[in-house]
Amino acid sequence: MSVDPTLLDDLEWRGLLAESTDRDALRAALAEGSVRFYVGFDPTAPSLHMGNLVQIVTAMRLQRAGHTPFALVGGATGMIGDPRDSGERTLNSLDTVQAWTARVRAQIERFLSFEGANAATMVNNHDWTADLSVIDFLRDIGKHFPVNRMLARDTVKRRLESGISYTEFSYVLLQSMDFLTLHRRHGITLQFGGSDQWGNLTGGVELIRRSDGATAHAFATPLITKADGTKYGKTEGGALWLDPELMPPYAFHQFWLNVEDEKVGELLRVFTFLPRAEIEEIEARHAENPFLREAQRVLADEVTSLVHGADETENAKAAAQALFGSGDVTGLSAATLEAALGEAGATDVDGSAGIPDVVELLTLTGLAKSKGEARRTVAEGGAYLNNVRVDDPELVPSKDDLVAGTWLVLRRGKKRFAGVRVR
RNA sequence: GGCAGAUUGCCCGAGCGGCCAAAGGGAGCUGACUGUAAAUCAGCCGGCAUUGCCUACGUAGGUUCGAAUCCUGCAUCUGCCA
Repeated sequence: MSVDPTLLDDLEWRGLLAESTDRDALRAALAEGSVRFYVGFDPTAPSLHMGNLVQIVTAMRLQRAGHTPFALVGGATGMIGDPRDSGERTLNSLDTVQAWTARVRAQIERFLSFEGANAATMVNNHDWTADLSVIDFLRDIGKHFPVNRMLARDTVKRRLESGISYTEFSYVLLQSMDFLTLHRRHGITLQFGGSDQWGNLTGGVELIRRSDGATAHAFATPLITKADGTKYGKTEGGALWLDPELMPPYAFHQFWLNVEDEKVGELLRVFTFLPRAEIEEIEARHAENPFLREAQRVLADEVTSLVHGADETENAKAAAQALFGSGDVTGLSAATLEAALGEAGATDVDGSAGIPDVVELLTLTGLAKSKGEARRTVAEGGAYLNNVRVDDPELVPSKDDLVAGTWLVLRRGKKRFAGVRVR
């Protein structure tokens, strides 16, 4: 299997190597032939999110360059939970973890190729931990982990104040054991993960060295944050989910379209497969005419296509065009509205007993969480019916307000739309 | 097992027995300005209802005309001791 010699340079240019073990050794290994690598995903939620997407896309890059991916789903580690700054996790039940494991696994499978000389393999660390005895674990694994070193790890250090259970403290041993196991079983010599995983990654590298005297590599991808350094994904739904049930493709597309100018270049490099020259051209044009938002458009289209497919991307774009396009929605056809509002979110209302008032409609569509909030929104001037501001919270739309005979287009604020289909 | 301290709204954090739906900050929402960008400025930010009512300050009780504020049991966390 021949490998792409430019891979590492490309990863570096894209800013994907936030940290790594011996860079030269890694470069040499990647040049030599198809490297078997692994990346793990813990089922801590019913879906993967933007943070995981960095790993997925990076795995795809490695595979496309000729290396051989092993995607690990943490059926075991998901039962434990890695330590994080926000504090001790609540343990999830076995049923929950198993259900999420299946979902996460299915999500990952869509992104990797399972054919050819460097076909991907799915593994689950539950397979080699379930029957492990505590004695073996402590003798074979635990013996290689000096507690003083474990205590020095950043996340642990920060947690020492607020408290950390032995369970989470031990997490690094499990992940390190995964690397060792995969190294022995499949000859895997490279693991990567998010930069918050750096301690876990090096833990495995070190375990392999201490235990088997072998060399393994690891690198960490950067944490993707907003321009001000805070986390992305504090929007309505919480995280930026990849599952269309948790975050519709339209909303997903909108997210990327609304990314800050300062970050769009970085995001293009991290999340798209566009070649360097093309990204640099887009960035140059964007710097020239930022208001055209070309970079955001390309980014949104590329990433949405990757995650949800070309059809969904077209739907999302068409919906946005209809709703944001001219500002006047009253001229739109029923078919267009059906499609656009279906993407943005549509609610059916029985109009036979009269159409509800604006406050009621805002609540029904979910644009406002409560009637109080809906009332407030109207008072603040943030409520719109068919893109016209509404001042009266008790306004009842008339039959004449129905666009194409059935639709009401509600909007809250600048960009949150919802449709009401009056039956 | 013992002793001491903590537990407040999405998060952090203040809170004298009445003036506490609870200071302040962050997050979030809306408006203005813009490019469905950022920054900035302003307002909002438990629920229901047209004065008012209900639910909330770990949990269960108690004292009191009245408790987030006092007392007791329980739970959890932190520290010290064994």
